[in-house]
Amino acid sequence: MTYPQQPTDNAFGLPDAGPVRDAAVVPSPNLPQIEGEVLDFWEKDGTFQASIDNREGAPEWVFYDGPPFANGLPHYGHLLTGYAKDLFPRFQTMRGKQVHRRFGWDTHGLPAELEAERKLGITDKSQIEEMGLAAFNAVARESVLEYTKDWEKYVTRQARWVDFENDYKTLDITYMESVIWAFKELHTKGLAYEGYRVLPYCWRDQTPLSNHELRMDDDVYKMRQDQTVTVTFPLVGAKAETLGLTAVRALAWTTTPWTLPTNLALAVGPDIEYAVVPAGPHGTPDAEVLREQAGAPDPTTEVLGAEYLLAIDLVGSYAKDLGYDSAAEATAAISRTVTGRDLEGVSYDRLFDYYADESEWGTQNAWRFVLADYVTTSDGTGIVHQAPAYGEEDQIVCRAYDIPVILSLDDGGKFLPHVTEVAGQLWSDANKPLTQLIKSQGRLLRQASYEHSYPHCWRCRNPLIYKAVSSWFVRVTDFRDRMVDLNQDVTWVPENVKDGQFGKWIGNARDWSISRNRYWGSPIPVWKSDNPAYPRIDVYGSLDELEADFGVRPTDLHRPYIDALTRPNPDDPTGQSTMRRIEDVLDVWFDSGSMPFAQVHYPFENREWFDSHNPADFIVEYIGQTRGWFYLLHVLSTALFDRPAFKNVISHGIVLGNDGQKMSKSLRNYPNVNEVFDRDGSDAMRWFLMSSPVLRGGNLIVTEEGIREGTRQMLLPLWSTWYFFSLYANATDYTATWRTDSTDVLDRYLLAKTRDLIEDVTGDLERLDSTLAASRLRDFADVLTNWYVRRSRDRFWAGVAADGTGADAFDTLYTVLETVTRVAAPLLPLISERIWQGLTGGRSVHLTDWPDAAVFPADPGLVTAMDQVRLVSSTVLSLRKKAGLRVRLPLANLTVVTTDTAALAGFEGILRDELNVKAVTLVEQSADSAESYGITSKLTVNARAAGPRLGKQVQQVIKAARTGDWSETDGVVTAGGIELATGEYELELQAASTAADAESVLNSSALALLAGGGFVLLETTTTPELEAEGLARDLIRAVQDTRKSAGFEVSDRIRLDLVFFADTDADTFALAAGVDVAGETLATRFTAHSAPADTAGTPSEWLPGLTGSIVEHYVRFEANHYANHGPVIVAVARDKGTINV
RNA sequence: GGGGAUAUAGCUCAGUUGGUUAGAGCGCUUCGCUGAUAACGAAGAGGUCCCAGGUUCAAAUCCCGGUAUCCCCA
Repeated sequence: MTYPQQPTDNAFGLPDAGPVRDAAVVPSPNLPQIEGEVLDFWEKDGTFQASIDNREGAPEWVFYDGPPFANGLPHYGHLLTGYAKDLFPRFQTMRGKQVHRRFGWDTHGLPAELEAERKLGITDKSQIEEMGLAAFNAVARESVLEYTKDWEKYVTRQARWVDFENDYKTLDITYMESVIWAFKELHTKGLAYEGYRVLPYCWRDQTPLSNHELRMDDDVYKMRQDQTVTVTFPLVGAKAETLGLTAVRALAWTTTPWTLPTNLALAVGPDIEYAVVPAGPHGTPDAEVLREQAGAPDPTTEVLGAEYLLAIDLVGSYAKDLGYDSAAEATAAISRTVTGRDLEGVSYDRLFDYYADESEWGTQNAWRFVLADYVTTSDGTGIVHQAPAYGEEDQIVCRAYDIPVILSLDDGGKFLPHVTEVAGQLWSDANKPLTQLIKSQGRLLRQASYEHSYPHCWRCRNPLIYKAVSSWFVRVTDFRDRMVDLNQDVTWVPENVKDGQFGKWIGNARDWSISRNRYWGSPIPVWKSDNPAYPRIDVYGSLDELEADFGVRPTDLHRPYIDALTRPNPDDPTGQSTMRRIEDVLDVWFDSGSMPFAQVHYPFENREWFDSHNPADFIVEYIGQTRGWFYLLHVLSTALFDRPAFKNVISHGIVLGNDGQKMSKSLRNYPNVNEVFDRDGSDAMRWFLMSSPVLRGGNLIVTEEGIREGTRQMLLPLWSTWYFFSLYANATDYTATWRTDSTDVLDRYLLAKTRDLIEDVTGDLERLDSTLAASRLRDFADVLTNWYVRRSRDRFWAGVAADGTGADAFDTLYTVLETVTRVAAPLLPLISERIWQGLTGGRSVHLTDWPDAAVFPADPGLVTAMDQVRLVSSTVLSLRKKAGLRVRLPLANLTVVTTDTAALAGFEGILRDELNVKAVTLVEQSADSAESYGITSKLTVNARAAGPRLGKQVQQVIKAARTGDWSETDGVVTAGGIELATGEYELELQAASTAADAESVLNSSALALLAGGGFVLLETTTTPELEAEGLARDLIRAVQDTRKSAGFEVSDRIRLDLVFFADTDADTFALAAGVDVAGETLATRFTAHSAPADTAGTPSEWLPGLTGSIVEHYVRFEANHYANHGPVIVAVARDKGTINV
């Protein structure tokens, strides 16, 4: 036995490969079991490490691992990314690059804290503070590493090569030191600042909530009824004067009257049109109050004098309040309009004077109109009241106009003393008195109630407010344009993400709020004086700096240890104040974005390494990371190093359950990962995921059927070919040679196809397109098994003679299989490893170089011709079907009429054999050859060419062409009365449309057109001799089936007896003397009998008597099972004497 | 509430600068072939190209409006 080959040398110091590689190749492999054996081999052999050591000194291909968060088990999304993280590095390694792969663990953040809370059975931040941060963080630390072993198991099982030993964790002190270095660097560059951020806030629990917490429960959002007010703001100042809008009252609507004391601006949409409307005949509520106050000397003037400003679209809905009977009247009364853009900067009369002192409050830019794109006219007045402390949009818009954030509430949601009228009142209780106050000042136009969905605290069920909290920011807006520039140097897969999802996102980037009021994370390294009278801020970027100032070198940068570092404020001569760290920790994305340098403790160590390993050549994550990891990598890399963090990136789509919905544990709408591994194997799953469009950004529905599909269309055909090769190579005891110079047409065809495959797949994988690479492999496997192997069976059956005759087929198939397993190695690392090892006896396919296409012959002519042969074959098979002529029935002649018969000249033999015809005639197609066979022409209008010239008439021409209303005279085609120019039409052949037509012309032949031009004629008349041969072939089939059902080996020699029950069958069979039934079926003795007159009893009783020897197995084929008219019995027995010689 | 994406056969998806008869794989039905195969080949059935409007000689494709689903941010 020559295959599978055993390891040929022990130069690698290989451990004993064990019995696994000794075993014969089996026809039906247990793929998961083989995978397990290969994984064991890799582990013992140290193949992964060898694949890296092998490339020492070679150019590197830098890969960054996006760190997963490991306090849960991996799911399909992780597996998908993991396969991509393995596939391309494997490919590049074979291409000659060195690819290091460090595993990373993301360990900080809210999920870890929530898990710790769950473990501790607590739900509240106050409980954490009670138990102490040290204890709490210890639980969090434990929870994030709880599943690392499971992760390693899964990652190993999926055949992902990655270095777990030399991993990195974001909780390592080295990692965290790099992180605080990055923060300090940003601060030094003026890119980190302290500001406000508006967050959902629970005034009872006195804590901001994360967005995540707003989705904690379904009943977080509840319907709630609130008072809404529409307030007037009279315009004042020079700009109002210029626009002629002095004293016009702008209307603003709000659902939160309690925020009106902190109104600091009014926002209008730049492109919204605003109308000035005078008060109507019925008067207005605000004017009423003013009139009463003034003692109403002349009511008419007051009423008619007032004018109001609001979006023109909303005038109608305020008609009543403005003193009109109807919307139409109010609209008709519009005196003039102005666009939002013109209003920018116009001042107005503020409602309250609490913050009038500019020097104290910084309100010199307040109480003006500002522009905001988010303003709509779908409700309200189109003029939006701005309280920057209590609305996120408000805060962002006002910051752009340098309007300060001013808080009017304390941490408990109660009004501060300076808001005198409602001081000490809870925000919600202040709505009423404030509304009364506004009304009494003549500034209230409308009051209404409003029902809306409103968020509530998931813990205490009280309504939340949005409130500005102090936060640190990265000034992303400062270097946003640079980020856009640098993104141009990045290659995105799929392409459109670059300027689409990602490009737009960074183009509109806002400043990044990086502080979190939490516990388990990297600390913000900012120390502040605790006495505002002696302000001082220190920022630290290293352990050395901390040690220098605080006298101790921290061994853990986590809270609470880092918070324990305090020192007297050097700027305080009294010595009373203390420098204390601000309590916040960094957004966990700051950790993730720091990964390129923090994983190597840059800049404290590995400075040179980092400079040569950044940006990365390749990263991959799911598309959502355009706002996550991809984004923060890009932000930090741009800000810190002014270069992108990665050169090539795949942003793949998401995986969905079998119902098209998100994968859900409770719905069980996706296959169990371990079951798939155990039943189908990792390569099948890898193939399914990597061949799907998901890496091009599409979504993917994961189904068991889909995974098995890959097994069927790629893994099994590949294995079967390997089995086929080993079977026959062993049978003829031949060890194949790697060579590409066979002259046999099928060999050359396959070799040329292999060359194309290598070229194509190389390009695909270089472009990170595994979808296309997989489809090329799939197509190749089809050619390999369903054409090459099938057509070459006889050559393999013949074996290799002592003089080397017959070696071409074996050498070629060996060479191609060896090459294809290398091409498939990144996509099917386990199974291709086993096949390659069995073929070569080598150590590992993953230690080989990527195949070189140039070694294989290029022969486009041959490939085209063979593809034409395959086309002729399938066309003729369909003709046979139509004519009811089974393939085993030989036919006399096939005529192929094409324009290039020379190209097909070498393939008559293949066509004769494949199509079971006695002769193949090649006829060069001429001008009238079609006509002579009754083939007509069909006119097809090329609308693209004719359309522009003919315009409307082209439709008429198309119609005429379809109905046959056209003619050709002297080469000029006229359709529907219109002459067509060359190129505006095509004439194609068309078979006679009815069977009657066909018969009258063709008599005894069937005709079919070939897709690319030309046609074939199959002679359909049979002769008794042909019928006889057909029957003989049927009987060979019957014998083979009998052998199979008897359980004989392929090579067993047999004694064969046929028993005919019908004389006609016996007579017909006798006519087919030329068919070697015995030879085809390996029968050493063969006799045909007529059934005895007495066939009572079972055949097993009378058969031995008839055949004169033991019958091991027989099968009775009923009449018409094949072309037999009466029953036929096939009786077989192994001829042991012969086989043992 | 905002931003983005998707919608084509029972399922998963292609569909080029618009070109008139919209394809593939899987699944289904029928027939054929097969001593490597858990396969393969041929044929057939299967379509409101999400809906509605517009541009055009011509729309699955371009434009506008809706609907549904998904993603991200609130």
